[in-house]
Amino acid sequence: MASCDTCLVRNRAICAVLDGDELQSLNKIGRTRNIAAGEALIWEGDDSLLVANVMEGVLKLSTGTGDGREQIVGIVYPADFIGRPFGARSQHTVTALTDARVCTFTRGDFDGFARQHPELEHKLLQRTLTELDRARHWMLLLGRKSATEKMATFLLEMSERLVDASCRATDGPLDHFTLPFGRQQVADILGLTIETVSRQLTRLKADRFIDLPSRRDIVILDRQGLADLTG
Amino acid sequence: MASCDTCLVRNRAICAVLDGDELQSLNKIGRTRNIAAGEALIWEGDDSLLVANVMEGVLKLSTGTGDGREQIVGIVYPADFIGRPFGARSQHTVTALTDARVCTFTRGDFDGFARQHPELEHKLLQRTLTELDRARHWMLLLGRKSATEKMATFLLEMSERLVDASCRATDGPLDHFTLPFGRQQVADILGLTIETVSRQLTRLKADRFIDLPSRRDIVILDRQGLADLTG
DNA sequence: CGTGGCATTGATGTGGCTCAACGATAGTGG
DNA sequence: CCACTATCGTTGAGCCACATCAATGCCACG
Repeated sequence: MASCDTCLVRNRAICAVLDGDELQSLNKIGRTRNIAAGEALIWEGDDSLLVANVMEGVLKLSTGTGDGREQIVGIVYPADFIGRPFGARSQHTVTALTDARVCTFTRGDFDGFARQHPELEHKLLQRTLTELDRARHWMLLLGRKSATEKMATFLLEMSERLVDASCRATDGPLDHFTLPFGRQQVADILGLTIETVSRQLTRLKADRFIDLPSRRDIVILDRQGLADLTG
Repeated sequence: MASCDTCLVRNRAICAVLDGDELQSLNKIGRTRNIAAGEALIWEGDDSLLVANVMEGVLKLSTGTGDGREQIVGIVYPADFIGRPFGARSQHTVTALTDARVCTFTRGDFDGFARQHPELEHKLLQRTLTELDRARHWMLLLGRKSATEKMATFLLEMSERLVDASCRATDGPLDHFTLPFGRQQVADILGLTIETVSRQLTRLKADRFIDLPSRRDIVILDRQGLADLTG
């Protein structure tokens, strides 16, 4: 059974504001669940039956048009919260990019618990406000940036956000990291095609901004140079 | 002095969850402020000194690149909440599109009040979750839709969201409405140029989907036809 | 009756998409 | 361990949607 005592994200997830007793109550209504890479947890348009905390792994939030075009609208890391509490239909699909472990709650259970624990709601509000800032910032990239600017922005953002996901003790951005995405997914994040993503990467490599030791590995050689390309 | 008693959005803004006494306390720390069309209330990167409820008018949230490209990342209507509570820097500029009246609070005052009124925070959380859904949905439009699809989506969305702002008593989407935007602003919402916006509109008019009685007026002639174009 | 700020329209250019082929890598089974 | 195959990524050629550049038109204003 799930135990918050051993939870790796105990101090970073929204549960961090709860004391021992509260945590135990939450523990009772939660269920640990493993998800294989590629497996979906929540589907767009579904009644949002469950919410969850991510303990391990990386997941994507995505929507698509009727004819199969897809846009990734969010990336979820350990300690992040997923799902849509408080009575609304889920607006996007949640899919695991790597094998993942999440701590799930039925929406009803979670809503009830949250209403009785304002501290938890407050934490959730802060997270949601941050996510909203991030989403709006990404709208600038999608609406106004060139392919090169998109790529540079993406690489720098990844080098910052993957810090926690990595095993590094140090702070600060990483100069070497492994993307949890294939090329198609990068394309779906940036609003580009797979070919354009590939060409941009090879060009950035040729120009000595980055190195590409393997399919999913990125080495940042010239961080300032990349920053100058972000637009 | 501001009085919540006569506030037009009393029952729709986040204040709706407050009872008489609470409202009076909130009233004490709030200040009504008039903003002229075109005037900015909050600047990107500023310490977020104030938050506000919109009582009247329409405002935009926007960000831009260093070289002047702009992206509108949100549109704010009466009863909506603006600003970034809880200690973060504001990530976008807030500018009035029409003459507006807002009910402002210093961030510190509001934060304190909110922490003592979980019902208010809950309402704010719900609003923020809805805004996040909306922002993410817009990312699909920016990243993956063609100019025609963008325009059709935009017109239908406006016909729905301007219902409240209009004086109409009826529910349901409007078939005739006045945009609070010029062409440049529509372009900045959709991630297009002003010329493309203009051409798309004239084409939709020529194809009898809409009529354009004046610069900012839109008449929807074929709602289903437009819906078929949204992608 | 100008005058200045939008909006429309046209001509031309180009960044990124499409279509197509090829190459690399990881996984599989002999 | 290696050949085989499926999947993923790269590269190239050509094209098209949208951007850019440049007039011209339309009101609303003084």
